[in-house]
Amino acid sequence: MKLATWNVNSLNVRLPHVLSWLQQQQPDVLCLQETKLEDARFPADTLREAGYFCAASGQKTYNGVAILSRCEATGILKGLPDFPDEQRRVLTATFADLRVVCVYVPNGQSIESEKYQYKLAWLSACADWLREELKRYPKLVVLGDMNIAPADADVHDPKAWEGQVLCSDKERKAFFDLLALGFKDSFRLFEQPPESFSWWDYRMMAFRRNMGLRIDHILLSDALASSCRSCSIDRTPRKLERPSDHAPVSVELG
DNA sequence: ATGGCTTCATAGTGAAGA
Repeated sequence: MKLATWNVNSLNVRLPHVLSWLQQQQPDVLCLQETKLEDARFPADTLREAGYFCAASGQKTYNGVAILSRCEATGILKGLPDFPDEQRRVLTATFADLRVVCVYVPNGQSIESEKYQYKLAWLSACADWLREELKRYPKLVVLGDMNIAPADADVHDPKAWEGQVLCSDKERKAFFDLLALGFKDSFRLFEQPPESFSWWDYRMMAFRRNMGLRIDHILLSDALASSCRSCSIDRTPRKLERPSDHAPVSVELG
């Protein structure tokens, strides 16, 4: 079974890339972030023709998450139950005994910003909910754009990024607090190429110079981690015309 | 160099991303 996550930075713009990637990679589940589409405008028919069911929770202009899947989802849940939020950042669905949580963690903007406080509060609420969800669903996977580079190895220039948003101690602690609930960072279960990143700024030719961060993650509950055979970042869509600034990340289970 | 691109909502620029 193959599960993947991709921040597409507008599904309107990126739909051709998504369709082509689905055809090439044939994932069983693909979680999307930053769809930037209201649900009424979600291209469900096109994706259904491509062989995928869709669950979506979106809004105009910002945020928006979706889960595409070969099998139809059950138990669809939008948002964090105890954290009322206009921003569409979480979508959860069940496939047999597998519970899938698609997240778009707030960016935070800068550590001085109110948005940084919102990010930390959001992460805390998310952890509280995941603690309970893990009791109900031992086979739990959390995939998405987490907007945190967990360690210096996930940063092209750790000195320049030290203490900055995406790399600050509080964000990294929040990430490891999630793992401490009983998850593994699937990417680090395996030997990986050095300088592996999942996001590169559009500016400064950052992709060509591999000036990136690894901020898109697949967290597997311990019950799933033991069956994980691989985790990889696919850089190829980042080379296309009008790419997303993020690359898809995939795991193979079972 | 506090910018550099890209997207979206707009109809000029501005916000936001990371």
